[in-house]
Amino acid sequence: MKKVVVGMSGGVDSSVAALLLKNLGYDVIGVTMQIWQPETPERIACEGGCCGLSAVTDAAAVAEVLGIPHYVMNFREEFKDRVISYFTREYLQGRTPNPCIACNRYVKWESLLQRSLELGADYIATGHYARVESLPNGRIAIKNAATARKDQTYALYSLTQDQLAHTLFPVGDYEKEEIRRMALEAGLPVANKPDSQEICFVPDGDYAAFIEEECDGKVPPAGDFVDASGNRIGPHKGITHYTVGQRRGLGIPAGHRIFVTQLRPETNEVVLGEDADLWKNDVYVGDVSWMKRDGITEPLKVLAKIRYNHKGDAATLYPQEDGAVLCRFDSPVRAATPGQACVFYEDGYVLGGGTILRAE
RNA sequence: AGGGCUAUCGCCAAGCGGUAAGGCACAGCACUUUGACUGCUGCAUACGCUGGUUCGAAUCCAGCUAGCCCUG
Repeated sequence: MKKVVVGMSGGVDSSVAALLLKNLGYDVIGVTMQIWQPETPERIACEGGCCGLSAVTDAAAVAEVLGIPHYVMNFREEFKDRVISYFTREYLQGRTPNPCIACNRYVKWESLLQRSLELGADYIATGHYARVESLPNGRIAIKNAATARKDQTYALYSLTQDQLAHTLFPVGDYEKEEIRRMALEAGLPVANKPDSQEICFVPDGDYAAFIEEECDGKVPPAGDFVDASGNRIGPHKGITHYTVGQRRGLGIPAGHRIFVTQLRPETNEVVLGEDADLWKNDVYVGDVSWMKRDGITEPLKVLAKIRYNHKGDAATLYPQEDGAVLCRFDSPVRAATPGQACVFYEDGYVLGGGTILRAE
């Protein structure tokens, strides 16, 4: 009997993942990761986030119903090192991080996987909407979830072959509605729990304030909004408050909508411009991970996503000398943002992906 | 201190005697396991001030105040 550790967040998806695996005959162990320490009662009370605090009690309740053991593992150190510090560091440098990807990559598929294997588990499983398949070429790759609407493959592009060999995504074949229905039929207490959202460690959504707290107030100071020509347009609150493509919160009554087109940490300037200025064809991607193939040496047609909620657009990949990849979209894409991930898909499988360096 | 012009929501701006458009900004909500984008809703009992004309004025008249321009 194969043993599998299910990362249980206390949400519907991971709960049903455990349910499905149990019904499939696996020896299921539920594990809830403790990853961040809430500091205020308000935060404890907040239910948002894939890792909210209601996580432990909800997950335990589900495990109880399923009749599986449930443990809580402390990953606060790892989370702080690999997610929170990365998150703040990126913003301080004028980039826009994706903490969920870092959490998956380092906390779930490094720390959790490692400890699970040490426990004698053969696999770890999560409630992600994605599928894992072994391909004829000997590679293992993540395949699009059955329901495009909930597809979460974007956030999992960096998993290695070894990690994938020990990974199960039980809910990837189902629609969200089916998952909720199964939860309901199985009598799981979290069947109607709302979907998670926002950054789990910033429940109030004010990430800029979070960064300031984390850095003890040592954040980039207020500076100037400038136009493409360098003319001063007005004052900004500090570079960490902005991201490329952002419109709201600028406070500049230009008469028409204007957007952040670039962050310049060197000069502490935030460049503002028109929506048209945000559409670019060429996206340079670094720190590339390969999945469906072990790399490319020739240009390759793919479908690429530049953000979590991007359905994907046709593009051609051009390998660069330094290991980076030029992802040239057939049609311009809006606000490709440094720090965000660009994920490549081939025939519905994750080909690979990396971090956006710049767009031109 | 002569002449002229303008004063409407935080910014811009419709209105020209009949009971305050719109855009931007801002706020809330929705969407969303990242940041964004987007969508929806809200946002001047009030038109520089004081009087007057009128059934009725932001719209006409007078004075005042402020700003701008020209002349000195």
